[in-house]
Amino acid sequence: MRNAEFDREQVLRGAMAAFMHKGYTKTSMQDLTQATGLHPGSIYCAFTNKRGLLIAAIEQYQLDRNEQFNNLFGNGENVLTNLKTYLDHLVIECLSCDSAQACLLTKALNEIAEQDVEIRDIINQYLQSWQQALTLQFATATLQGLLQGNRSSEQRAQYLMMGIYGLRTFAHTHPNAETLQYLADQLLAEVCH
Amino acid sequence: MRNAEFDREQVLRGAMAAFMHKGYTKTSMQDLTQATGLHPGSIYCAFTNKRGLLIAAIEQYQLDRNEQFNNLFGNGENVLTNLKTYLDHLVIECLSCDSAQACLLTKALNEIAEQDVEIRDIINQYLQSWQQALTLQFATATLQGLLQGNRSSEQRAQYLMMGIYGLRTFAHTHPNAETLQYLADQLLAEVCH
DNA sequence: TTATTATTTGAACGATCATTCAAGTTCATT
DNA sequence: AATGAACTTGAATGATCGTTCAAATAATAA
Repeated sequence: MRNAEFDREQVLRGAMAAFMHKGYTKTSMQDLTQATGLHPGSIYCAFTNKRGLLIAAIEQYQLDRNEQFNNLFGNGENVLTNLKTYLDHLVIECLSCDSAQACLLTKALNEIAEQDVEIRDIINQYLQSWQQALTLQFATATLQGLLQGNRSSEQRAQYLMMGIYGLRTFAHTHPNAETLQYLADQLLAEVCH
Repeated sequence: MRNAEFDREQVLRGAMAAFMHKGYTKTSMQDLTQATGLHPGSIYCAFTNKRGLLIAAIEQYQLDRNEQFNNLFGNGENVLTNLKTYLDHLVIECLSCDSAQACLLTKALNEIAEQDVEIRDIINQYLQSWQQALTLQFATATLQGLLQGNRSSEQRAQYLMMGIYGLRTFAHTHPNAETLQYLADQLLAEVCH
């Protein structure tokens, strides 16, 4: 027996960065060997495929995002304050010039979801669990009497997800702090109303 | 002398469909010869490149969308009614199962904008002109006293653009008429408030 | 230590890619 | 009719793609 020498998370984060920068199709195995530090054979041994590496990278992305989410919302502070912080972080991320500004989930969804049902289902599941986490936050806020209006927590979460998707795309055309911050604030106000 | 035999618009609509279905990178020249009915040499003679064909297809897409937009909003009817119709059409388009449900502009923006500054600028210009057309509609509605609140027409247009981008992505994960219609209605209500 | 099993290496493979080009075709002009 | 420029054709090209594999290496189990 023998265990793999490489650090799996480190490898996957390298692959993540490559996929986010160039997109799945345009990222070559040569790019991936550079980004991961692994030779082709090792990649195929560990992940079966270029496609398998993408799936693993997407999973790691979801895990990282999830941890980030839980760190922010698990602090016991006021839910609305946390939501505001969450959107502020999103704006900053959209403004950072590095290619990681895109969400790997939505980027991959746009590029290959139509061609690959299995990957689409995986991504949809992750996005759905993300939405449910938001729903839970709205439910908590509702119990605490922090929200106006009579919309369901699920409806609020759906609207917020839509807004987050839209903000990311909008940022491509208007990489401007004021504009994005205004839109994010407007979105938060609407979703709490 | 001799003129080209093919119908340029027809060729570009074929290319559009191919690019929307598979994405730019995954669409091969073989796909494009099938989709356009042109042989490789003719494509290179008329459009220089695979990339040149994409740029031409994007331009045609913008022209088609623009005509569609003007047909709807040029009827002299109530602006808010037209906006409602516009979003209803969008929901229906998102629900149609064919691959054309994606917007070629945003799809290409997501896939290659980071790698190709020239194409990004072209797409951004088209998206910007689209936003300005919406701004104009809101300005008209404001003059007619149809809008509440004191936001600028540009701010409303920006928010609506963000919502449209988001709705399209959201539709990938929730291809459900009720949900999408609810979000569209909510978006319209918010943008007119 | 020896045997066994897994990982690593990196050159090589066939397939497919975008692109080219020389020959054939067509049409406006003369 | 004859000319010539532009378009069409489609096989061929070199490059690059994802993938494979046999040899080398390393770590565990016996």
